[in-house]
Amino acid sequence: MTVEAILEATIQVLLASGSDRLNTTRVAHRAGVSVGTLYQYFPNKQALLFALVDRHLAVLVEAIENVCSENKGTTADTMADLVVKAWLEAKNRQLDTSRAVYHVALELDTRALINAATRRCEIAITDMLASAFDVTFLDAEIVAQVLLATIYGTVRVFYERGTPPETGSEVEQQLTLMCKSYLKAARRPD
Amino acid sequence: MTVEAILEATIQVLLASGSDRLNTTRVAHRAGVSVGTLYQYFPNKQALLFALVDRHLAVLVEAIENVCSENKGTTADTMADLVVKAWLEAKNRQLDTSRAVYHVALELDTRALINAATRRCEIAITDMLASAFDVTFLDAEIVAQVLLATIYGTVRVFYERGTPPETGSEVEQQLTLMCKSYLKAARRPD
Amino acid sequence: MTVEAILEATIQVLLASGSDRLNTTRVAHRAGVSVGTLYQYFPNKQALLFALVDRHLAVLVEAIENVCSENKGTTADTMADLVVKAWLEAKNRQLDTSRAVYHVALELDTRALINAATRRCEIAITDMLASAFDVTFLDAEIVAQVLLATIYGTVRVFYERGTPPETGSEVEQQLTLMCKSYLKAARRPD
Amino acid sequence: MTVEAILEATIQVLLASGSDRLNTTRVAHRAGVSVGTLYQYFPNKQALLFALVDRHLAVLVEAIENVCSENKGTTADTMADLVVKAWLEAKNRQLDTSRAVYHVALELDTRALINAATRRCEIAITDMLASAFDVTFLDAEIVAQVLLATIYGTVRVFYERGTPPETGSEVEQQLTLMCKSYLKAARRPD
DNA sequence: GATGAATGAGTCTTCATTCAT
DNA sequence: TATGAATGAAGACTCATTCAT
Repeated sequence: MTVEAILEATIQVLLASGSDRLNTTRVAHRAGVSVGTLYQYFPNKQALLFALVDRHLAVLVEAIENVCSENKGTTADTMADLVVKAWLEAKNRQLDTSRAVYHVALELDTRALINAATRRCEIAITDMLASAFDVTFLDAEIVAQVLLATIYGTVRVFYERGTPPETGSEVEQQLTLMCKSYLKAARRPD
Repeated sequence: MTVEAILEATIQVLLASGSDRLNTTRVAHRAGVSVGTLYQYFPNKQALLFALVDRHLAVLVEAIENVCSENKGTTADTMADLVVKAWLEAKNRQLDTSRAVYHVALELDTRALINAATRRCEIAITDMLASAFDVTFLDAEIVAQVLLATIYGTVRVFYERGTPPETGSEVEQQLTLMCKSYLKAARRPD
Repeated sequence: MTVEAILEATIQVLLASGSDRLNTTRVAHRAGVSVGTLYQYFPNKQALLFALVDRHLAVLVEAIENVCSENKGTTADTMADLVVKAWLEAKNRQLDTSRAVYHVALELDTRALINAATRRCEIAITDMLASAFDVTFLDAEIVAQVLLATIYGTVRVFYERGTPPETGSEVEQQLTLMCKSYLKAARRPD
Repeated sequence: MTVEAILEATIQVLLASGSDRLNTTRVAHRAGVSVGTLYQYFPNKQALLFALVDRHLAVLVEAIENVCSENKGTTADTMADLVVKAWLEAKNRQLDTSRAVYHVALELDTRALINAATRRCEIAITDMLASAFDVTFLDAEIVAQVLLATIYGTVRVFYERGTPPETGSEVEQQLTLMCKSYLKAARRPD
């Protein structure tokens, strides 16, 4: 579809030329359409980036929501394990997009999108944590929030550094370790 | 000094108008000088942003290097505690800059700066960790790297959300808890 | 009919959005047809506006021609009275069109239309004036020309001001007074 | 001055190419400057046209205000005579501008300008009429309003027709005749 | 006839940078 | 050194028009 081609072209231009070289003409050209066509599907440049980020976040949120709903009642260790894994997998499944999105100037409007996505993830994680078989948390909410921020923030650092952590990588192991130990440490004292 | 005024003006413009409204004329005007003068101190716009980020990173690196060199031979707990504290303190000491810098499109050239700063911090942390009184690490290097990425990445998430974590805040406590438990978990098994 | 719907839509768009927001797509959409269809009835945008102005002028010309032919041989007073009345009535009978047409950029090509319409009106008025029962004019032609210009120009001023003069309004009375007294003053001295 | 050159260039472009060919690049080029320079003096294209119309109206208003204040206490005939003369003279003194301005799409914002200018003229004329030596008016206000609308509207018609009435022309004589007779007819009956 | 997606030339506007004073 | 007017390339966006279905 044309919309798909344009979004894909946006990613390609972003990766090939960087965000400062990203202009609607170039994107349209790369997508094999004219600028006019691009503007028939996206009201403005911002909306294009918006759609890109939105699509990217949707995959991540879905991954987290799925893994969380499927693993209620398991142990904290399992949860930490699987959330990290799911996040990295979802990122790597859309590797190009992931890298491209970091190039995008994350402006005001994008923040709203990110906040919404973040919120959904936090809720999913909170629910899962609250159902843990082996531990209970005084404030599952805050633990989920920090956990997500850690995974999100840390992974991003490596992506920005140009070294996206692969599945099974040393970084994944360490990150998993960090999350596991945090959950253990954050549990309500017996 | 003029340079100082210009950098300060850049921050103000960034905070007041956002990165897309940032242009040299506006910065110069806000700094109370002419564009020509700005270009007498900075060869181009990029250099201006460069200097801003550089200054910001320098404070952070120095804070980390200081706290690390001053706390060699202490316990892992102390180290985690103090590194998190030092980071947040350094960020908050330059709160405006911290927030402004996130508005700047972090492009290619900035990456070099960040990598250099990151490297220095990693080395400092690695050295400190290696000197820990109570634990030893199989690979202090990777632990330092992940620790730093976590602190850097997590704190940034909260900054971007518009809620920079204050000293003594719940987030700081949780982040500290995370780092402490990670160091404990990452130590070489006896 | 489709043509009618399109012309009507043009007026609506003009009144609702102004001439700078007038584009063929919007007109077609408002008319409930596709752009393609619009272009099946009008070779280009210019022709559309052309038709609109033409239709509007036709009503005015007809009104003037009718009133003039029907009132040959009457007095100058009656003539002035009825011409002003006919003009305002014809304008108000197509109030929306009248207002919309002023929004249209009256360009070169429209001038030809207006000149033609003007000419026909002038001839009609000249003929009527020449047949006046009570007065004779040295140059009925020029008197007709000035009379028409006055009515046309003055009424337009009030339309543009957003206050189209209604039938029986103060402005109509004054305008009639003006025309009557002019005809009296312009007559050949006995 | 640069501003002057740009305004002059705008008129030239308007006269040479019409309002639909009027674009900022062309104006700047004709003025012998770059587009950037144009935008250093006018925030946008609208403002440029605004300034043009404003300047044009100012001359007209001033002419009317002067002639009115200088001829208080004279006869209605003199007043009609001189107001028409002053208007035509002011128009012809800026002949090119007068013709160019008619090419400009007179949009919403321009209306405010015109209304303001109209108001000032109406007040000046009202004051003069009220001071007439030989006649008194029941409602000098409305008479002034209609008188101005007539002069303004009628003259415009001839300008648009491409035949701006020169001083001493047949049209001027007829228009003067019309105004004189109107003032006589509109006076309070003895 | 009707449709409406696609086109791309043309416009406005911004802004980093220069240079004469 | 400081100034700030001038530059013009570059980018976002519009819209009349076409044409394959």
